[in-house]
Amino acid sequence: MQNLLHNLNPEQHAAVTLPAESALILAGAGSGKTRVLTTRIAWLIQTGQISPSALMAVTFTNKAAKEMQARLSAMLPLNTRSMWIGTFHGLCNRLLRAHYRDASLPQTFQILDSQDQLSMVKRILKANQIDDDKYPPRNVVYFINSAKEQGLRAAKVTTHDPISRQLAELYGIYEQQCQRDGVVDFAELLLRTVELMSSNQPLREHYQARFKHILVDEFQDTNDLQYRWIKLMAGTSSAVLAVGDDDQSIYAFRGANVGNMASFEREFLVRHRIKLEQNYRSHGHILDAANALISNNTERLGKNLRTDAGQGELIRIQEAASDREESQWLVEQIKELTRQGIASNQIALLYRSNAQSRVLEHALFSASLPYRVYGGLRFFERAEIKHAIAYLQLMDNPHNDSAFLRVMNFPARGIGAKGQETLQDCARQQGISLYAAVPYLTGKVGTTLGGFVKLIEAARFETQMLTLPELVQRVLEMSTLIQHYQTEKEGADRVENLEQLVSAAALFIVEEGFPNDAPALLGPAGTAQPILVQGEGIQILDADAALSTLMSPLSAFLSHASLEAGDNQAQVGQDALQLMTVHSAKGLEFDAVFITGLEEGLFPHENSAREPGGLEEERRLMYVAITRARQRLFISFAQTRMLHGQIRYNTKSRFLNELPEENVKWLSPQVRQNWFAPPKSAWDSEPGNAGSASYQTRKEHIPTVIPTNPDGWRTGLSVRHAKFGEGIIIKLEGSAGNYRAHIQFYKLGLKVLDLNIAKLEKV
DNA sequence: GGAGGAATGTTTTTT
DNA sequence: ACATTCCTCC
Repeated sequence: MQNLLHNLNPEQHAAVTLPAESALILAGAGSGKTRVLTTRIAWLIQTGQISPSALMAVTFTNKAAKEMQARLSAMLPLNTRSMWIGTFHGLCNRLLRAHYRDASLPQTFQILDSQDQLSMVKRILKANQIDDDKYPPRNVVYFINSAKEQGLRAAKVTTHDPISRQLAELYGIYEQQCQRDGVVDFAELLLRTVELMSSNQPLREHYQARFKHILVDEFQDTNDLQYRWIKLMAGTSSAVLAVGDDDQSIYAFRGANVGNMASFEREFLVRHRIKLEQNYRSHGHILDAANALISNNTERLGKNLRTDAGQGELIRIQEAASDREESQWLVEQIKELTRQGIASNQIALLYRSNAQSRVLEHALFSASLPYRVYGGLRFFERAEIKHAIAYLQLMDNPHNDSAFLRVMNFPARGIGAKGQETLQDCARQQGISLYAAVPYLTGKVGTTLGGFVKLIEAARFETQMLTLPELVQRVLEMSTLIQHYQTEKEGADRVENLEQLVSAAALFIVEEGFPNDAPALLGPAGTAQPILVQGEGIQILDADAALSTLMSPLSAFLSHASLEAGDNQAQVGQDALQLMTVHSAKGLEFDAVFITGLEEGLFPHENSAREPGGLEEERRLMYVAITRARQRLFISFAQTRMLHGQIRYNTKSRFLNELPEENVKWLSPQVRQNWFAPPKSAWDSEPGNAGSASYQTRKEHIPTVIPTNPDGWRTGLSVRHAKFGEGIIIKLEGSAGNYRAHIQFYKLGLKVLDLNIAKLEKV
C-alpha cells in the first residue's frame, strides 16, 4: 500500500487519503489530476475500505474513462470492465439497459447522434409544414436540448409567446416520435435516467446504498442535468469526490455550469477543499504568465500554479504583417526547433477557430513539414459507416425511422421522393413506424418497399447464428453497400472503411468480453440478470456494469457506435506537427506550443462579447492554451488576416497586454498599432527588423486588392467619428448607398454603424 | 439519380 | 474563401 502513495506531494497525498466524505479537488493544469483520481480509487480498494463494485467514476470523454481504467489496471489486478467507470452517457446507457422496462423503453432502444437528431427535427418540421426559415432546425434542436438539460418535458416548458409555444409543440411531437421509434438522443439518456431515479424509490435507494464513493472528473464542465444525476446517485450517504478546475472551464457555450462547483460545496456540505497547485509540466516563465493572465478574471475560486522546474525560456511574441507572414514565421521557428532536436509531434500549433488552420496548412505543406490536423469527421460519422450502421439498426429495431429513411433507398432501389412521401404520410396517419406502414402501400411503391422490408427480414433470419463480425460482413454484402462503393469511382476509401467496420466489430467483441462465439442477435449473454423492480415483490439483483451482461452483442455494438464515434484525434505516435483548436488541446501537453492569431475579434473572439461572461471564458481559453506548453511557448498575431473572403484589420489581443513583461520577449519590434496604415505592414516602413530580412522581399504577402465602392468606403479605411473617435473599417455590409460598416474604434472597440446615419470623416 | 450551379453560413464540441 | 447543402435540370 505504501508504494501507492509513494511519490505523491503533500496535497496529492491528502487528496488520495481523504476520509469517506464529499470533497472538492481544485486541480490545476498539469498538477497530476488523473494520477490523484486513479490512486484514490486504488487506495480505497487496496485498504479494504470498499469493493470495486461500490464505486462509480464519471468522466466526459471515452478517452478519459479508458485512461482511468488503464492506469487502474496497472496499479491493481482488477477487471475494470465490470466496474462503473465511464462517461455520463455511457453509464446512463447501462442503467437504462438494465432497467429498460422501468424507464419505459424497448429493450433494444437505440441512440440518436447529433446528426440523426437534426435530421429527425427537419423531418418533423416538414411533416408539419413549419416554415424552417422561421424555425431553423438547429434552433429547434437547441431548444429541445436546453429544455432537457433543465429537466423539462415538452408539457412542462413555460411558453410566453407564439414562437416558444410553437417550439414547445415541436418538442412534444419530437418526444412522441422518439418514443415510437424506440430511440433516445444524448440529452435523453441523461434525462431518462434522472427521471427513472427520481420516480423509482427502491431503485434509487438501491444505487445510493451501493455506490459508497462517486468520483467525478472535470467537474467544472458538468451541466445542470448531469449535476442533478450525480445528486440522485449519491443521495446523502455517498462520498462524492469532485475534481475540476474552474480556470479551465471553457464549455459554457454547450451548457456547462461552473457554478456547479460552488453548489456542490454548499449542497454536499464539503469540508475539504484541496488545491493541487504544484505543476509538473511547465517552466516558470510560462506558469507566471498563465497565473498573471488568469488573475484578471474576477469569478474564481482562486489558485496559483507553481513549479520546481526553473524559469526556463521567455515566451516569444511575434507580430506579423499578415496571416501568411505569420505562417512563414512559424515555419522558420519550427525548422529551428526541429534542428534543436525537438520531435515534430511535440510541437503544437494552436488556434482559436478552425478556419485559421488553412493558412497554416498551406505554409507547412509548401515547406514539406508533415502535420496532422485534429478534428473533423470521425469513423462512425462517415456516411458509408452511417449507412451500414442503419442496416444493423433496422435488424435490431426495425421501427427506427431515422435508420429506415437513411437506407430505404440506398443503394438506390427505385424508391423516389414521391414514394417516400406516400409512406411517411401513411405512417403518420396510422401513427406507426415506416416499417410497419409498408404493408399498407399498394402498387409499384408498395412492391419495391416490400422488397426492402423482405431484405431486412431475410438478413435477420439468415444471421441468427452468426457472430457479430460475421453478421456485419453478411449485412454489408446483402445490403449491396460494398458492391455499390466498389463500382463508384471514388469509392475505394469507403470500401476500405466498411471493411474496417468488420474489424471494429471483431475488436469490440474482445474488448467488451463477449464470448467470441456468441450469436450477435442473442443476448444478454452473461449470467448476471439485470436489476428488476417489480411492483410488490421487489427483486434487485446486482449486475456488474459490463455491456455483455446487459445487451446482445449487436445492441452493444450499436450503442458503442453512437456513444463512441471513434478517433477524432490524429495518431499521436506519428511524427508530425500537431494542429488543433485550443479547445481540443485541453488535457494535452507539448514541449513547444505556438498560439496563433492573438488578435482582438479572433482571440478573444468577437462573438464572445455578446455573451455574459464571454470575455472571461475567452481568457480561460487563453489560460488553457498557455498551460499546454512544457518548455517553449510562442505567441503570434497578424495585422491583416483573410477571413470569410475578406481582409480583416485586427489589433493585437488584449491578452498580450496581460502577460507580464518580465516573462516575455518580443521578437518583432513593438510598434504602436498602425491605424492609418494601409494594408502595408510595419515591416515595410521599418527596414532591417530583426529576423525579417528574408521576408522583406516576399511581396506576395502584401494584400493589394482592396474592396471599394462608389461612395469611397472600403475596408481598411481609417475614419473619425465625432463621439467614438478614430477607428478603422474592418467590414462592410449591405449594398452601395446602403452600407453598414463594422468599425474597430481605437478607444471603444467594435461598433456597427449605418453609413447613411453615422457622420464619418475619412482620415 | 447524378452533375453542376446557386444559396448559405461560417467560435469553440462531446456524448 | 470555402465547404456544405439545397435545387434544378437532363
